[in-house]
Amino acid sequence: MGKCEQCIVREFSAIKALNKDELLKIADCKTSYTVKKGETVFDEGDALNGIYCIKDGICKLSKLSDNGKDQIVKLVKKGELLGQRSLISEESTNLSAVAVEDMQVCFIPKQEILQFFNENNQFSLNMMKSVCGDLKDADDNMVNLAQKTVKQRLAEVLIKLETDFGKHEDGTLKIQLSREEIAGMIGTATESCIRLLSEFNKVGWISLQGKKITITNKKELQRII
Amino acid sequence: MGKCEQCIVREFSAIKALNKDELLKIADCKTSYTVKKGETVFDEGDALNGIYCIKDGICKLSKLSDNGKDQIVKLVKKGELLGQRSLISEESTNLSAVAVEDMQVCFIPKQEILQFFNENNQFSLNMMKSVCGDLKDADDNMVNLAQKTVKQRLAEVLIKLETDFGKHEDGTLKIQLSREEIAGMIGTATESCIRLLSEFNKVGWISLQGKKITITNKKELQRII
DNA sequence: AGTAAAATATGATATTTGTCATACAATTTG
DNA sequence: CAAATTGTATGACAAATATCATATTTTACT
Repeated sequence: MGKCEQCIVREFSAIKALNKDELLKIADCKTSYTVKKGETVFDEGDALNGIYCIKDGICKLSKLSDNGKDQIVKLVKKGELLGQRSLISEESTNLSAVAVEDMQVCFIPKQEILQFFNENNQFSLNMMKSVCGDLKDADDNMVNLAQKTVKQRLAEVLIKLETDFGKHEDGTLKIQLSREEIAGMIGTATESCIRLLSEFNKVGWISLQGKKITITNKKELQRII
Repeated sequence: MGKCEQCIVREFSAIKALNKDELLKIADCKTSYTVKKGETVFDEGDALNGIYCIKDGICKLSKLSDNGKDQIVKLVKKGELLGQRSLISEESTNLSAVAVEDMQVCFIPKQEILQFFNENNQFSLNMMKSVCGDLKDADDNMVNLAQKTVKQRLAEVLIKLETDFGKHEDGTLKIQLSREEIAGMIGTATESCIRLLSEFNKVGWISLQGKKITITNKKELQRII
């Protein structure tokens, strides 16, 4: 079993507030495993018995709408936690978590986390900050979805993907999403998303090679936002 | 100066976790005042030095979009707190708060709240739960904005206004919003909102008397959601 | 009360976006 | 490797929604 003390992502979440003893406690009760791309960590409506710490990989938090489309609420990456909201609210999850890339996750049982809430104020405060950050993002997203055009939202998402997940040496975005997933992020039909990507490609703002996307004119993308 | 111990809304927020002594401390440092309908509690970008407890009235949390329209993110009512996110994140506010009805609010300075975070775990936990509730609502809202039609969103908002704020004996909704504000909640143009309200009125799902709205066929409204 | 200003209402029209159909490319599977 | 499935692309069209124009009504103000 891996030692949490030496885990690289230890510093990236509320967990950074835990001391050596507390980390040892987690190491002792956690279960680590792998989630392959496309596999589900948890489903909308599942009752979770703990939270997940993402050691590696990326997953999407999404919600199935009545019209059968999956709206992506957030992309969660290495170092972040999954399932806090559900644990804190003592409710089933309202979102499902599906791997967008192969992931390594550690599951930490509920009772441990709750104990830290009681014993470690900084941990609680960190967790609060993280949820508050999510809330701010969600509010911003709401305004974008309500007030901006699909084109603007696509431009914004492309830039966000570059800043959040980086690009390879050849300039292509590191994160690879299907057209359907991109559509799910900006809240539009897959065809509309494809059409706009083609358009951006034609006017030279991005370049497309299969799933690989390169932003070639960030300024123009930013201008239309 | 009013005693927090005897305040009716004491039980409605994270504050319910505070004991007598803690309530006395708040009572001692808080400032109470009135905010008239249409007046601003705080503006987007303001740095807050504490949080507001709403003793009476309702306010809207909104964000101004680039296109000049105000998107309403949440309606906050009696008993709830304002400004927690900003305080916890140690950031300026990302939303402005404007009274939709005359309000009575109490301002509680930052340092008091931070002290409670350190000394009263239940208070922290309650606050976390409240923020998590907001996050869940925001996520749900995002999906609605992204995947539902304006008509569906209007029907949903009308029902939500009835359940959240109640109706008078004559059946009219207690909360009165302008058409522009309703449009701001569902994320559409004011004219579109007015048009759909007229339509709902014509088919007998609601009835309109000026600003007063009565839901006359809840079932049909629920059916189209 | 009378006037100005703001909010509500409605029509005409333009724009955006979704849907359906179909083609082609890429990937998976046996 | 071939067949089948899935993802991407594009056109044609329909539907939803925004915008602009203009009444009409309500509210605010001196």
